[in-house]
Amino acid sequence: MTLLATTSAPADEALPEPVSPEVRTLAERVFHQLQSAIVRGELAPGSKITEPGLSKTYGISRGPLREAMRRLEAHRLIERVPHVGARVVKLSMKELLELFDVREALESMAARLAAEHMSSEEIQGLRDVLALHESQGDLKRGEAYYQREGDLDFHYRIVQGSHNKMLMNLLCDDLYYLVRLYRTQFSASGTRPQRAFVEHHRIVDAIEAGDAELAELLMRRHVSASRANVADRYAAILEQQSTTSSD
Amino acid sequence: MTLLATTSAPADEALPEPVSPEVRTLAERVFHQLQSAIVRGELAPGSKITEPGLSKTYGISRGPLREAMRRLEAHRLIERVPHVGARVVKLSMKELLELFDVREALESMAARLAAEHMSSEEIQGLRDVLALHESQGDLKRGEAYYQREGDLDFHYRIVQGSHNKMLMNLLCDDLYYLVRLYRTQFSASGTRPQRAFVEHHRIVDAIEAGDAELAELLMRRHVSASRANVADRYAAILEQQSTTSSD
DNA sequence: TATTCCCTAATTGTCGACAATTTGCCATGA
DNA sequence: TCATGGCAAATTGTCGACAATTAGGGAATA
Repeated sequence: MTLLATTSAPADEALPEPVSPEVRTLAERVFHQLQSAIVRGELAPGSKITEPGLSKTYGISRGPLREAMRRLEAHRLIERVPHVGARVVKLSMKELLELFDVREALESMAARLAAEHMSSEEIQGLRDVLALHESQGDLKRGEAYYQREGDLDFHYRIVQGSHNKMLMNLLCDDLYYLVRLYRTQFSASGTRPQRAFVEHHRIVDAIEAGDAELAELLMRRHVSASRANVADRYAAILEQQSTTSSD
Repeated sequence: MTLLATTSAPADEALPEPVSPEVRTLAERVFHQLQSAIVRGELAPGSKITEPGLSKTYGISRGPLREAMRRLEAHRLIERVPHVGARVVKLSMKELLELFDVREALESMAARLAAEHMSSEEIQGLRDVLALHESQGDLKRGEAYYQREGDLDFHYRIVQGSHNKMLMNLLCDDLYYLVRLYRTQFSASGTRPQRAFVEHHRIVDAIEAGDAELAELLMRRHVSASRANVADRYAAILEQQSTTSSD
């Protein structure tokens, strides 16, 4: 049937080997498998991962496995200590807020560049993404399961619209995986869906109008508000814990 | 007394061996050596590097060497293609300008955070750096040899003053090496030294006053001006080449 | 009983050899 | 002469084994 269809969108498959990019080598395949396992929470944050263990699990020798682990380390998904071992990264709230600061800086720049360089086709694709979200959002308000990935889809496309490969690498290859890891780690549920919708629309409006300054400002506010939301919810959780527990 | 002297050291040649960070493993040592060699231009940009070749050069087997190369790839200092090989990265002008956009986003954020979080000791250290530059600048105006590293010293300290580890990793561990690579690759000489001096001072003033907004704005302008300067000089070079060459 | 030292087991670091893939060259044919 | 096919050398990918380092437990001693 479909032969060369560009199936670049890795929608939520069941499990069977997403194999999105080139997997021409064992190390690459295991890297993607481990990356997915960590982001999905199948490998618990903070848990120690040992080379012989993974080597048996995935049926490969330690050579390519170490290579995959090096890549995971570079993407900040695991942390290694020489002669000691590696463990899955465990984002603290401090680090999560740091991540939001970096996102705010990079994504506002991305929105600015997107307003300058995005083609009409790319903008149309952006509108399609928003429309899709809206239809799903009508079905299940508040429930942000699809919304989550959709939210990243939106940000993804804007970063790509910046036409800046270095930005794309930093955000899409590194930071967004950390964002997804955080969402599973803290089981972040409903994150102000309707307000985010409105903000997304206004950002696209600014991009379509070619108003780089406004797009940058709105994206900065958007990420900043998301950060504040996370910080507030975390403070609430701490408050609740301190009142219920006898500690 | 069995002295457990590690005889693994392979006949220390008369190499200076900076040994700045922890070099507890062969792979780490070779990584730093290669990193330095690339940034200094000893390995020509675009030149192909082969595993057996480097393996012989550094007297280690291919195992740790591949690990070092993976790290170099993660830091964007080399580019690898599966089953084909690796070559030293060669920054095009387009990529260099992309790098400046990322720097503008991240460093302006760093300046903002530095204005909020920097301690008085750190600010004093910053002033000392500027004073050192000024004294050197008096000796050799225009000659930007010291100034170059000094310039990075300045930016380094501000990033560290942000107290944001993710920012520090991105800028200090990745981007600044690319900046240094660019400076050797394009043999970037005098880059508006006196004006940069003034801008540096004003940035420190804003940080010391705790004016985050101003510090961010000034840093943004500072990087942006640097970017424009590079773009102009490049355009001039292109112009000169097109008039002198018969191509 | 608490502490210290040593020793063993497990894990990581390193090495050399073999298999798979790519690339350039060379012979063959139109 | 040029294109094409296959062959050979080199390089990368993978594997298993050995060496070095760490962490934890147990025995001996104060």
